[in-house]
Amino acid sequence: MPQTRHRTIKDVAERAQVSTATVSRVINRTGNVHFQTATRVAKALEELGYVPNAWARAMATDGSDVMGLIVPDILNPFSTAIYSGLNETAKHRGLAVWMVDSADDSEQERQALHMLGRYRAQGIIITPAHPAANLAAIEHMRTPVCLVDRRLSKNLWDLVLIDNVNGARQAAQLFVATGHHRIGIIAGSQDSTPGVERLRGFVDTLAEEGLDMPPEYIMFGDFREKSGFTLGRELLALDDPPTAIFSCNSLMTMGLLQAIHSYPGAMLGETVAVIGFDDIPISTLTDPPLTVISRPMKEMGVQAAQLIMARMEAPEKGQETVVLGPQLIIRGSEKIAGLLRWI
Amino acid sequence: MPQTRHRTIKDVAERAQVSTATVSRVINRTGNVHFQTATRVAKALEELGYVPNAWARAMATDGSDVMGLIVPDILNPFSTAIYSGLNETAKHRGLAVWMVDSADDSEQERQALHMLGRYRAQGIIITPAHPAANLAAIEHMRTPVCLVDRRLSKNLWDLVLIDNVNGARQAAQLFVATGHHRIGIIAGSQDSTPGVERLRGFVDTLAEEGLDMPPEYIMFGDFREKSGFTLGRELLALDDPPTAIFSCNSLMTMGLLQAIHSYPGAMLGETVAVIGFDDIPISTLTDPPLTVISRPMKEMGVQAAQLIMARMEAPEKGQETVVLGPQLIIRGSEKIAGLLRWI
DNA sequence: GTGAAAGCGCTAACAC
DNA sequence: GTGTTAGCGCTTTCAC
Repeated sequence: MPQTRHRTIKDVAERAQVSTATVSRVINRTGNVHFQTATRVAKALEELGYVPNAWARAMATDGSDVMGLIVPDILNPFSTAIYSGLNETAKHRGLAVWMVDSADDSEQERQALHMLGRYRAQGIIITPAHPAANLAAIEHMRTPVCLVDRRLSKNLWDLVLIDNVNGARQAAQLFVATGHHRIGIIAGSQDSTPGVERLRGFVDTLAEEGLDMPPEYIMFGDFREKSGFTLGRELLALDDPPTAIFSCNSLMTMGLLQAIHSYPGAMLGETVAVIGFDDIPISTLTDPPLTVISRPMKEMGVQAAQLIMARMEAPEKGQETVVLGPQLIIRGSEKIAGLLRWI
Repeated sequence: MPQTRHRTIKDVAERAQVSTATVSRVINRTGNVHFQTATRVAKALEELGYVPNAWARAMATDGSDVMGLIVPDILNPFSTAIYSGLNETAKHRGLAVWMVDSADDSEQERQALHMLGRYRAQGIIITPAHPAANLAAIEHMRTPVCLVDRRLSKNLWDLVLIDNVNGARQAAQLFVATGHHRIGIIAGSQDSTPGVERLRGFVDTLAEEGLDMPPEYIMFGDFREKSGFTLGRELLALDDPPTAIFSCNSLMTMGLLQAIHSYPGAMLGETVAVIGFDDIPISTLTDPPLTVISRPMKEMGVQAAQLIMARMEAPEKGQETVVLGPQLIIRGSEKIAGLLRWI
């Protein structure tokens, strides 16, 4: 690493024998500069290895090109998929996305919001950890905010959502159509909208189909792998275990599969069927392969980028909500071998 | 979103009837301020919802608190695991980590380096896309650089590495000890150090054990899932297919497993054994569960953070290399059922 | 077509 | 203890 300091526009100006204003004009292609001066400046820029200072620029123009993204778990592919879509779209507008992990924790989320505030992010995309915990902090952001995947208890911000009810409905209908009668669910946290909606969509649909779920078939998890495992085992251990289980997110599905795999006498596709919410890398590797409700995750990032960029241009326009549809991917795990006999 | 502008230190000063210097002192707890003035300032700070401007501060102090991380694939858990370790460690020093994706592409990597340069990152941790492509750009960085997982063709920077040779060696030895004679490998890109080292460690060890690998057992992949799949099928299609395959990274292992799964007559643990480099979520779900060479990924991030923070304090100290040891996790997939008969 | 100078928000001497 | 002031690196009037 060279020990020289960063070059400034002033260094360049001196070397090119012009004023700093002219250098600035050359760099930003703003205003007219004589061809010869321009090349002289360009040469100096090059020779000194000038790298513009983004902060100084932002200070002078009162606007950064930072876009903030706050995710509940950076290790979850869902987060990086959103980042991916967001980043690609934002890049076209010269914006750089800064992703921060809240660890699904309100306190860390608060810190993340502050950090992005300090850096004067031009917009913030967030999957809130809690529907109300940081309401005030978000409300006081001096910048557009767009919520992804989860609502807040106030409906003040642009929103990109998945139709969870519809997704759960499709899962329920497929189980019924396949011939299952004893159907269980491993639900997610009931203080998050997706958790509530997926459960409701599933239970309501079964009710419409004339199947009332006994309470012991409804397990309340927390969207973590561990709870999928534990609750999966509890379901399998029932005197009269369900023949089909709907797992409300991918981590819990992983846990559930482990539970089935390790439980004496239980076997995927033989004694128990599974549909999971969210596609996972292993879904084609299980036997039978996993039927899932899949979300267009990257597209959610793209939509969020568009909503927030639209709002950057028209801060006062009405709140918008984009709801994307989930897609049922049938691969086989919704069935079990002996099912037809029992109908 | 409130339409008011961000409050400045000047707004606060006016409201608290003090000078901006005093406000600054209160905010940064530098210098002495009378208790009463301090509370008056604190009150104004609170009432105005003041949020410090990180750029202005950085400009005045000539030092940001941004630490850059450039990863080859943000969707790869390896990247986020490194981020995780890095972030936790950096946070203690008041540094915020900004992760940027290079898509393992030299041009995008160049852009990422420039971006972090413009934002005056205090340090850059990078897994370079190519051993030489951006050498000049990295050399001209005015900030400490630390390489993770891959070397560059010049040895000028701090380094956090995994002992790939040793990892591959352990895999080879386990295969031999298990009784395999026909052993294949799906190698990674040969223009990356890990790709070369893992192949060499594996081949050399087998040679030491008196097992020379026929050329058709050595497949050259590119670290992507697709190549694991394709090359896996090619290995299985050989007249005399290997009974054991070493896959050089997790994505190719996923592909390989798919290949085995879908190939007529092939079966994990029955006709073919597998060891993979890097642990993956599904490793306990396959049947038999997957034996892998595991890397302490998060620890690599921690080490990188420490190296770079040490260098921030002593830019001139000698180059340091940290080599972390991989760990063999034996779960069963290194064996096949009929093997003992053939010894 | 080009330069001088003010100002963005903040910190850090330096006075008092 | 507190205020005044000179920058930090850049953009942007406003002159010429």
